[in-house]
Amino acid sequence: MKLSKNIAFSPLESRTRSSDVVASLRRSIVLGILPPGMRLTETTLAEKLGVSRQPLREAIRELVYLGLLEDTPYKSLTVRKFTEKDFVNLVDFRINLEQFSFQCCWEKRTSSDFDDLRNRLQLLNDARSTNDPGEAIAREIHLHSWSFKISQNEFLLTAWRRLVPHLEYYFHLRHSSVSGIGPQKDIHNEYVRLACGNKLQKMQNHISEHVLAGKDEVLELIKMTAKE
Amino acid sequence: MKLSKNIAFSPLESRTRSSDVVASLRRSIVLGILPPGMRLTETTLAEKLGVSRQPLREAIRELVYLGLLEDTPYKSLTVRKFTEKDFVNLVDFRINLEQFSFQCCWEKRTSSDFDDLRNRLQLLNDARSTNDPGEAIAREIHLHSWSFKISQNEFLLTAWRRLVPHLEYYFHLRHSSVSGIGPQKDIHNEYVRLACGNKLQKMQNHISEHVLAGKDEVLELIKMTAKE
DNA sequence: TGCGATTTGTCCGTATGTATT
DNA sequence: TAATACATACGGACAAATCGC
Repeated sequence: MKLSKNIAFSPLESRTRSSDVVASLRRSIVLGILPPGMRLTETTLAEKLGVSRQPLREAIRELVYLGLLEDTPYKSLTVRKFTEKDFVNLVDFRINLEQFSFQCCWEKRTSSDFDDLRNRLQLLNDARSTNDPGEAIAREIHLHSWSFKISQNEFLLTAWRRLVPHLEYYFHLRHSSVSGIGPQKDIHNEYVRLACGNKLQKMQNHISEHVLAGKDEVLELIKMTAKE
Repeated sequence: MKLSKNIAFSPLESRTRSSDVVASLRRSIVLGILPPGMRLTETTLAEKLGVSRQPLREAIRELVYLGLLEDTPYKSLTVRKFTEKDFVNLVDFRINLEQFSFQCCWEKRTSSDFDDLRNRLQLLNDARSTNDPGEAIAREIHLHSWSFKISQNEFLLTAWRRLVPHLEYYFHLRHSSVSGIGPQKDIHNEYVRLACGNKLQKMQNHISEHVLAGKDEVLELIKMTAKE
């Protein structure tokens, strides 16, 4: 059930060991299977993954770039620790990026883009109804990636991609909580409605509210997990 | 005269072959020594640089993430081509980032931060008077990195770092042109003055003007070089 | 302070996989 | 289709740096 691959990323990416390792480790970190702060040693990691050190080291580079691993030469390689401050920084920056993204894409939107967006919403709702949290999260991010795609600004898109694994991390955190309220269906309906509308300012305001809505909930979770 | 290292980057970074290769190739690309679109083959490149393939491949990965190299697995590795559109995207996004950066750092600024900023301006002016274009460019970027440092937002800082080599590229392009007007001393004086002031809105407006001032000039250069 | 033990960084030879001719 | 060039990957080896005693 690896549909997320086809949705969130370009399917024409040719596979290498290195990219497989990236996908595997990335998933493990985002899901919390590899706990934050855990030290990793190359040799044992290579053994467990069944790859040699060369592609593994390249994968590590990529994960360091994504901010999922921390690496200090000759010393240590650890799973990135996420603090409360990191989360606040993430939320703040994410709002800024997404608002800017809509500013960039606003005049470029076409009717086929609107169809695309509504389809992404449909995919999200489908995943929600099948009770597959991982898939729902992937599709929620896919929905939010829409404006970045339309903006056609490579620098903006790259910055967004850098945020995605961290968003996934916090989305999973939110979902694994007992409360598990999460964003309501209606919220994304409103998001799409405004994104297809003609009031840029309203869209941008909605983004602030939309993102900040989930902020406090996750913030509580982080404080709790930090105490343990 | 490699002062730029000490200024623009953290000096406590332990050196590896890989990081040396990154620095070397990055410099070559930014200065245009390796022309855009040029195809590179690993083996010959490793030979020329005097390193084995392993650290070279890691360096390549990093340069790909920086957007200086383009790599399609099993096919080709080429020096990134910069189009007119890329430049416009860069300028737009850079304005957004720097404005947001000041918004983030505004309340965090201390008097020692102001001293730091004024020092960066002094360093820039020193380099200007000694007619060392490379050094002046490094210090100009260092000046503009100030707000990102103060903001203490890792995601924002990472996004900025991703832009830096591209800014360097265009700054060098601008400097190598016949006109070579470049930004005047006064402009950065005004920049620093407003950055140390208490009118955030004015600062943000200034950033737009400041950045856009150099836009058209470089845009002309790109059109010219594209025709050749 | 110095000395092993461990891990990382690097190199080399070779084999396999992929794209292009 | 085969041949070629090159990227990718493996395994073994050693040097360099770090850490703990």
